[in-house]
Amino acid sequence: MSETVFSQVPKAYNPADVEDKWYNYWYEHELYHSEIDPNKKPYVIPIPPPNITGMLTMGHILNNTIQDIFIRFKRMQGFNACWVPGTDHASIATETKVTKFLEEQGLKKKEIGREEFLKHCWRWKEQYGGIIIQQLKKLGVSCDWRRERFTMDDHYYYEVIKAFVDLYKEGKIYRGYRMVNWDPANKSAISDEEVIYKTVQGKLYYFKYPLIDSNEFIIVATTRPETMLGDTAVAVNPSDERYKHLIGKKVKLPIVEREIPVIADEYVDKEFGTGAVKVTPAHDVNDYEMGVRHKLQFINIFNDDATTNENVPEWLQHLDRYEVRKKVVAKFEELGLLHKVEDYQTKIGYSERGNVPIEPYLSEQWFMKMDELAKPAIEVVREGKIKFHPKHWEKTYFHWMENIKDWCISRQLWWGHRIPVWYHKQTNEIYCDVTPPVDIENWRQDEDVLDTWASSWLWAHAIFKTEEERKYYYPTNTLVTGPDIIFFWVARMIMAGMHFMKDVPFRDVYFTSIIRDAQGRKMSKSLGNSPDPLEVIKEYGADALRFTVIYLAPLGQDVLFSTEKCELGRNFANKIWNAGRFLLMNKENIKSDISLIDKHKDFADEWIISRLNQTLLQFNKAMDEFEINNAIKLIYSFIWNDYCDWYVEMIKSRLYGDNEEIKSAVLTRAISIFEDALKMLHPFMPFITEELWHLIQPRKTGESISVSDFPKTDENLIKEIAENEMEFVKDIITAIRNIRGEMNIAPSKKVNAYIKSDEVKEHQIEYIKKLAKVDELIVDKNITKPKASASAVLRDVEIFVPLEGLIDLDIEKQRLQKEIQRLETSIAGVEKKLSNEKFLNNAPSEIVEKEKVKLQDWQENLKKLKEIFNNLNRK
RNA sequence: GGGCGCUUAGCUCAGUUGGUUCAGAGCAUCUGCCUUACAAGCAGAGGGUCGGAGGUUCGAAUCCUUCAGCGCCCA
Repeated sequence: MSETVFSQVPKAYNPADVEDKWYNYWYEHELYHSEIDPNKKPYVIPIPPPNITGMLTMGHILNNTIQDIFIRFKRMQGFNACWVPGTDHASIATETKVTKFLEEQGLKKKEIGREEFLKHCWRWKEQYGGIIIQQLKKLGVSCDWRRERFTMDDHYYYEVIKAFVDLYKEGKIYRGYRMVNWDPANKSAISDEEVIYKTVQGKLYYFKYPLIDSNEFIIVATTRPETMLGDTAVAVNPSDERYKHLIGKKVKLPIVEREIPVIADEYVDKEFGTGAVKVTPAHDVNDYEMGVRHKLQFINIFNDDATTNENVPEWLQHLDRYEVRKKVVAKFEELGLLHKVEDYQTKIGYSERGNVPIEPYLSEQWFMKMDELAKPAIEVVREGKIKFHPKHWEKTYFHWMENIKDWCISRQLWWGHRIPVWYHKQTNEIYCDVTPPVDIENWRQDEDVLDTWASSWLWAHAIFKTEEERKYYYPTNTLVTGPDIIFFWVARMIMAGMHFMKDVPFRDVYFTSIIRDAQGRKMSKSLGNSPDPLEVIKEYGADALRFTVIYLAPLGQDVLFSTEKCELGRNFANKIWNAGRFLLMNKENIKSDISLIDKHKDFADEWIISRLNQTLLQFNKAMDEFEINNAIKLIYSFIWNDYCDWYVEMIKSRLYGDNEEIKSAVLTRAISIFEDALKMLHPFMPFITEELWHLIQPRKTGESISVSDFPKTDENLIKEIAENEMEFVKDIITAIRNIRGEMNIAPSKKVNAYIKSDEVKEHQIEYIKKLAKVDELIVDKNITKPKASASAVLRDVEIFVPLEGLIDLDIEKQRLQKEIQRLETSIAGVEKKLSNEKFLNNAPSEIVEKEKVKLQDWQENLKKLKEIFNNLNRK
């Protein structure tokens, strides 16, 4: 590509001009495709596959930005980086969407049948399923697009079925008639993890149940009156004196007129309600257990849509559960058996997808035995073979894993992996295999599909199709995901990895923050507080968005985001842009010559090189420890504070001087450091860094900063002497600037300055003059304070700025007074320390020594300041 | 009920093993500037006794105990 002309580079950075251009460039050159390469170490990230029904959210932005940062960084470090993208078929979500979609066209799922329905699902998937992937590309993600996977691709489908068959044959999958969480909206079972408990203001109903052969009643309290229709016992605590005499007696269940026993069970809480509870074994998990213990009758009173069935009195049949509730309560009142009703706060389980209260429901389902699978998965985290970031999530993980329950994996849906089980039509014999039985006409296949997580738990290895690939790429390296799916996905993936691959699925898990709005509320559609990331990208640029979310997202902390905060990223982008423009501008007149790079170095150069290497050192450390928020702050501060604020300003005098070789050396070095900074920043802001990298030097077609070598850290170039010298000069400049500011000296007006010191060296003077806007600078150890001048004291250096006619004595007094006071309190603190014998005896001697030196320095400073102050008074 | 996390400047948050002005950054505020890379900018300034109490220590934002408030997860 040809040399860029400075005048053609816009004054402000415009991301719209460059982002799509570079994305296409990367895509066309397939820069991020990975193949097995025995000479390179792989670094692999399996993307958490977004749901095909999904649209890009801020959560995706954060999550995928982090993955892109890791993968780009490792790629530049020379790893064979492989980020596998893909999508998830999302059984319930997709089926709901497609069903609705069809209904709008007057088509009913049941009527068109399974096969036809699945065709519609696929069609829908082809049309809309890739949207989120396209949206991700706007973010700049460097995925290996040739490896895009889908959880229902033929190959992946087979893996899921195979896993089922294997586990079935090992006896780890079984079928059982159990109580499950039933989602009446989707008419499907769901797993425990898909139930969300919400606190609701409800009522506690007290019912009188009459005892048989007695005038007595036993009063039971319940939050779900309608389930009394399925009651098969009343239970009390065996130690409850109030009810001891009733145990073993029978009550006649009102409305239903069924005779049911009064039983004693430890489970009953004496404090709850009256201490007596109704027992509905078919519709409550705890009652179910009691039912098993006491061999009670299980009476199911609901259909799969939570309407009543024929097991209730006729006048209450085929009604919605809440309708029945009203009628039951009314009837009790009519019968004089409603003791009382209280307000009661209770927690109700809702279906995550259907958003309706779940119904505990007895049905035939497939379960996976988890305890055996969990054991090795617990071990690998405990042994540190898998590390969580932040670490504290391990506790949550262990707690869940150690109390793990069997997993209900069947779903009464069509879209998904159909359970590979066939029942013999005559004998009911069960056949389970990856291929259907040969005499298929004699068998019928199980109607259900698998829980989506029972497919995505294989993701880390099933994304690789061949043994060779698995050998090379597995275990993957880093998983980046939200802590909300630690059980759903992370834990299960670890179990799957250990079971099927006999090795961990990944080495590190990075749990992202949760993005909230500026008020700290969760982002939600109903609140409308969730910005559309594509709009944000349009307005600020992908780089600015990426920068901003990372800058705002410390590990483990929620992010309070609002669109305007992207100004932070935009401003930074613009700052870098203009630093680049500055270099380009000078390149027009100055030859850059790489052979001169080590010539003509002064302390400013030593300093920036030292800062660069120090930053690289700390940056690498932060990245290794997954502290990307820290890493980005290091770059930000290096580029803005060190490079732009000081270094660029300092090289101007040499750049605008007349020694061509010096000019050339200085510019070459400035460019080289800038390029290293761009590389360091590239994983975070890929577009602008690519653009500038191409602007600053001509590059060949196909070259990209994203596949260039990451700068090597040279610790020998970290020089304390240079950094100290620079700090000294900066302090002098700042002191003079402070005087100028406080005395209201216009920036355009130059002043003179006197520095009483023999430490200021010749080569520092030019910088001080230039950056503090000093006309004449006199440095002399034996100087006396010129009259009508403002003063500053730092270390053993005194600075005077003569301001004849400009000085406001009152302001100057205030300035000095403030400084004197500050010093006096500091000195008092140190004196107190040093007069404490215990401190002198117990503290390490170097600490004591430091305090002593400190005290001496400060006292000297104070003395000087006071002299100046007193002289001011005399005048 | 059990567990986890948080509380530092007006706001959002850094602060690694206790020890150099360690009390910091960004935003916001105030003052002065269109200084030939950048007003999406530059220079300067103000602002917090680190949630409360107690303890350990020569020394605590940092370690311990306890209380309060907020948030999340599990039952």
